[in-house]
Amino acid sequence: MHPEDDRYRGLIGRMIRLPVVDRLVPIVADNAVDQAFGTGAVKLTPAHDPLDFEIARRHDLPAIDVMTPDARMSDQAPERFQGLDRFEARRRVVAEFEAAGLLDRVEPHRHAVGHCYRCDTVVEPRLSDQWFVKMAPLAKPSLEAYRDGTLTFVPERRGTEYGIWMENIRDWCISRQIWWGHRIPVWYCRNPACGQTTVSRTDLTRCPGCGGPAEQDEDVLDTWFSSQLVPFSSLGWPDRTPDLGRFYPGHALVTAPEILFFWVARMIMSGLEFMGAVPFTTIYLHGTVRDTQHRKMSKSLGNGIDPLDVVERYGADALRYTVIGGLAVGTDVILDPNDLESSFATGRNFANKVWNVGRFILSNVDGPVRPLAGSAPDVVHRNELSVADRWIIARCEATVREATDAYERLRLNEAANAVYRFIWNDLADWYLEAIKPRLYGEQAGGDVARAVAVQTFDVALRLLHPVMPFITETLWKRIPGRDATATIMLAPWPRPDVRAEDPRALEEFGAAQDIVGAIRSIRAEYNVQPGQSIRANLGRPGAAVQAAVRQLKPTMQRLAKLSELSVSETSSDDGAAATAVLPDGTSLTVPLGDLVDVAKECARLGAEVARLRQAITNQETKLGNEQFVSRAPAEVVQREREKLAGWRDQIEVLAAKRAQLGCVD
RNA sequence: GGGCGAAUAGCUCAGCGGUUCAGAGCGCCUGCCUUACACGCAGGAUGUCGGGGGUUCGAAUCCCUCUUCGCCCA
Repeated sequence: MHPEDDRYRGLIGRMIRLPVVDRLVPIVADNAVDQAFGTGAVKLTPAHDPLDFEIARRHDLPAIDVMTPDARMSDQAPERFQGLDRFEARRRVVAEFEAAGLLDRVEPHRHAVGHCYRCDTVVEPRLSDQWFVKMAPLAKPSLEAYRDGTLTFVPERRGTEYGIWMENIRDWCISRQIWWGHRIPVWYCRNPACGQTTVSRTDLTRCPGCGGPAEQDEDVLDTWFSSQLVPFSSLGWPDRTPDLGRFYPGHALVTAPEILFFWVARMIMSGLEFMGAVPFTTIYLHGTVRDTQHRKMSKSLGNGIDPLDVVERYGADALRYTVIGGLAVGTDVILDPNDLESSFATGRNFANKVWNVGRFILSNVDGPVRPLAGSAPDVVHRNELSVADRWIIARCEATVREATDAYERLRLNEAANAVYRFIWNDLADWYLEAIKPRLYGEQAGGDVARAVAVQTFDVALRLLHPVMPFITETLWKRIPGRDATATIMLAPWPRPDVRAEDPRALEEFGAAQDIVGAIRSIRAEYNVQPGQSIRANLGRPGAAVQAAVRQLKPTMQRLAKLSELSVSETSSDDGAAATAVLPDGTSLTVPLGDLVDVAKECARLGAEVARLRQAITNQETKLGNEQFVSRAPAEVVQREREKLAGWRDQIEVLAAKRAQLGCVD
């Protein structure tokens, strides 16, 4: 009974006679009883239920095993039941209750008794002798290794789980009632007068105590018991082999989070116990590939994706990029088994892109390119580099830092995405487009462009190689001048080089990108035919814009399809023109003659003005707040002030243009 | 029952100790077969960052709570 159940308070401590068995049973009070369930009174079968067993131990009750190993009634059951199958015995108990007038009613009830996962046979809980490993002494140093920072978990929260588990460590039952595995190395003397239990490294037939017959425990060891030894048993332990000395301890363990306790924690405990050192210091617990319902993929559910099928259709690199790029630390990857096409589109498209970038670059070089660094006589000098060259080199440098840092922190998705952005958005979209005239011999400096393109691509391939090994290796081998036996697998990892940093090139090329983008946007807005050239004027250009015009004018004209790109000191011209304003306040006007619909242009600029006005109002409120100005860091306040000034410049340009067009509203 | 976590564009998700973070891929819309790529190029639309409360000059981002969902263990 529950100790606070008023209905039964008076009965606690008394005895009750158990029908059918005719045995006297004590009535005890225990918090584990659920008062709300049924009558609130529950019979205990300590030998046949784990919870009952716990309660029985608290109240010092005997545990009576009424079954035999083959689930028949044992000699602990009343004689007329002995030898009966469990199901038949239950039927007879019910019948006897009924006959005696003791049966009130029968109700269906769902419970959680284990079933064999192969044959679905009900597995009866039954008391038996099992062996346990005392865990507290093993857990102590293992917990310490986490607390003192020896162990690092990725993601961090797994460390928290590890710590909690170690703190609440429970003894480990290592006996398994299955037919395969390592037998428990324990022998029992069959001589009743002796009965000695012997643990031995070598097999016994005789009891060392009395010389009587000895039999080994029927059970086998939990598989994790031997698995926990893998970090050193695989290297020859218990012998002190050269491999063991060389490779233990390791560095990082990469595995699935669901075996953090089963396996990882136990490898750490056994490593500290037997080797005196943790087997690894970093534990990377990766995500799981799941279906759109977040279910783990499995054969029985039929929701699996066969990786070989994906490899067949899109290639191994596409598969790898998709999974790695989508696996942020601590998250799972959701893929739709019914739509491989869109699930793997990202990786497939990128693999195709990398291949084509490589094809394009390689088809435009006919021999080894000039080195960008070193002491060779044909080394490219810094003053030979264009702004575009310096820009892509600086972007490449930034990508080396970003990707390397991400790899080191095991942020594999960030590393993969950084290289993706570099290859696609910087190299392919801008740099290769910018240098085409030089590659085609229409402009000077083709050899330098080739040198820069090949060498930044080479770096990108090496950064990408861990994620997409096949395409990167194939392309890398084809770079002219490569030794026949060279492999990217042995190529040095790209190292950051501060000399490649170039904030000015980033700013100036960035200005050119802004200009081209603004013009393309206007072209699309006014449905200017792709083949038609137009003019554009930059008014009151900022310093970076001026530099861009000076050095990148032909590039901008080509990428934006401009017949002319002029600069004027005023912010707008008189003709009917579409207008945009660059982030630095430079005005951009595109005279489109009849194409310009004044009403449409007014609306377009009006929307932009409204957006800026809202931003300016918010910013003025923020900067008008004395708390903000006085409490926020000075540089933050300064930055916010500059932002406001920039927006005011922009809105001024647009407002002036609207006035000139005679916009009303 | 115990523990951990997630809710951000139509979908799948980034945003890793607060002030250019409202982003990416896929999908969608418009125009392009521009001799590396149509698995492409250019442009574009879409979110009161699950609800409520709190801390703060300021929160998708920190705290509390509710709802829903998931994972591991028992």
